[in-house]
Amino acid sequence: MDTSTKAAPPPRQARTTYRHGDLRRALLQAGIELARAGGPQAIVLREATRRVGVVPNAAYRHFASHLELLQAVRAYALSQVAISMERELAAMNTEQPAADYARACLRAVGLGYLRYAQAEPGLFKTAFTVPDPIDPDPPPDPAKAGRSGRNPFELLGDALDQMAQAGLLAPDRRPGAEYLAWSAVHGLAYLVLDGPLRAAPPKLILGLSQRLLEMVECGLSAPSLLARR
Amino acid sequence: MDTSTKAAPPPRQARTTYRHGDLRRALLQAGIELARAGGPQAIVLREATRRVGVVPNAAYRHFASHLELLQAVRAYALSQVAISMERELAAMNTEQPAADYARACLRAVGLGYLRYAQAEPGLFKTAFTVPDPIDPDPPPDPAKAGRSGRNPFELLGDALDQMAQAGLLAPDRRPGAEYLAWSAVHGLAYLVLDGPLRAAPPKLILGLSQRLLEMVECGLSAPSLLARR
DNA sequence: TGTACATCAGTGAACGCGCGTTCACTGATGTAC
DNA sequence: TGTACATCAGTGAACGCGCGTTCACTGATGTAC
Repeated sequence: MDTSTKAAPPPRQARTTYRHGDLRRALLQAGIELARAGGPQAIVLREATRRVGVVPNAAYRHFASHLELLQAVRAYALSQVAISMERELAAMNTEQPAADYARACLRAVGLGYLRYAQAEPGLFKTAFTVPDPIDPDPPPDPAKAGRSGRNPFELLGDALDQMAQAGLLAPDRRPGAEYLAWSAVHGLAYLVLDGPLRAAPPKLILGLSQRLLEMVECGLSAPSLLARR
Repeated sequence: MDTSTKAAPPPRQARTTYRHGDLRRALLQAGIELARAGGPQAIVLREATRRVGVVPNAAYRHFASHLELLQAVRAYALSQVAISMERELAAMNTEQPAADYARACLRAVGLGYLRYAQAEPGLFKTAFTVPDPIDPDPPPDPAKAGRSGRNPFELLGDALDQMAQAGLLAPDRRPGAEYLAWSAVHGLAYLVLDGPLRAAPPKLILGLSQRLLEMVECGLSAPSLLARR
């Protein structure tokens, strides 16, 4: 058909048009697939161009550097975490006393986080792994928001606000409580993804998730119940 | 002086003897320094040999592969975590009621973990980062023990056993409780080392550590206090 | 409606880098006689 | 006490790898006249 067709030694995808048309989106999608399969380390610029069927340097029309591609994938992954949280929130029973509702919100948020970690380990790691501890401090976190327009951190904050309003969290304990709750769920995600629970059966993991969320809920609410001082 | 002296273009350390004498230990030490400064990624076999003043392949007399060196450094880092925990345990007041003592043990163990994470972030990450999620499953964890002969996980288990004996932890809640407590402290270590608390002042971090340990303690002890069901 | 032209998305080739690892070697050390 | 020899720790040179990134280019597209 086309006399200008050259046999491409690298397995580059065939393309009929000279221009790609939507290369940025395609590269981002390829980056997402790479991250999904292998975490942030697997986001390799050359591999993304290979999958899209384009020469490596073509990527530089759309991303200034490898880091910029990585951050774009990361923003996507973060938004997916938020969406997973929202999914749990949406499935909640809204017909219950305020206190129960607030506690259920906190658990839903945590469960959404943990479920996403299990469902998409590669993307989860990409969302929460900073590539170089030194370099990307200047562009810290766009922290993309999900469907509701809130990012994971904000969704957690909302749940804690409700806990405080329902009287389940002393007002002076509210500031910083995000980090306590976040620590717990993130730590369990680590144990499951890269730690000693890597090979644990999903049943066990779900049970531990429930107990962990219970611990957080009680531990935040009853700070001085047992501390007889 | 020595006519056989060649100008070495790489900045290899001078050495008077032909044999090194203690190369394995020296390479391990160099690997530890690399990890200390830059985490597991920084453990580069060639760089370790460079620092020791030896040709790259000389390392293969003492380590079968790069991975083996990494695992040796990892074992060292794990033992240091255990030692940090033991240091907190040793500093405890032993003259107190059993229940208070048990709770203090749990906090000491957690604090030792968090203190080490802050004091030696590179080694801490090396201890708890598995290089490749697939490959090193067969040789899981030698999990080196510290001064007392117990590794971090065992020290945590001991503390939880004391909690159970003191009646602060229902016996049916004891199994798996390690993972709940570990999740919390590991998550906070992540937030501090690689997460949004990277730039937080040490004062704030210490405060959050205290509150987190309190949350764990209460959350483990009072599982059903607030769950009115 | 047709033509000239500027734009800029994608091409082709190449770079320097440092890594882990392999091979055949050499020569200091320590042991057996 | 002196000598021959085996061992094996460290040498020297090289490998293939794939990466991110740069350069000067080319040719399809869409716009201005």
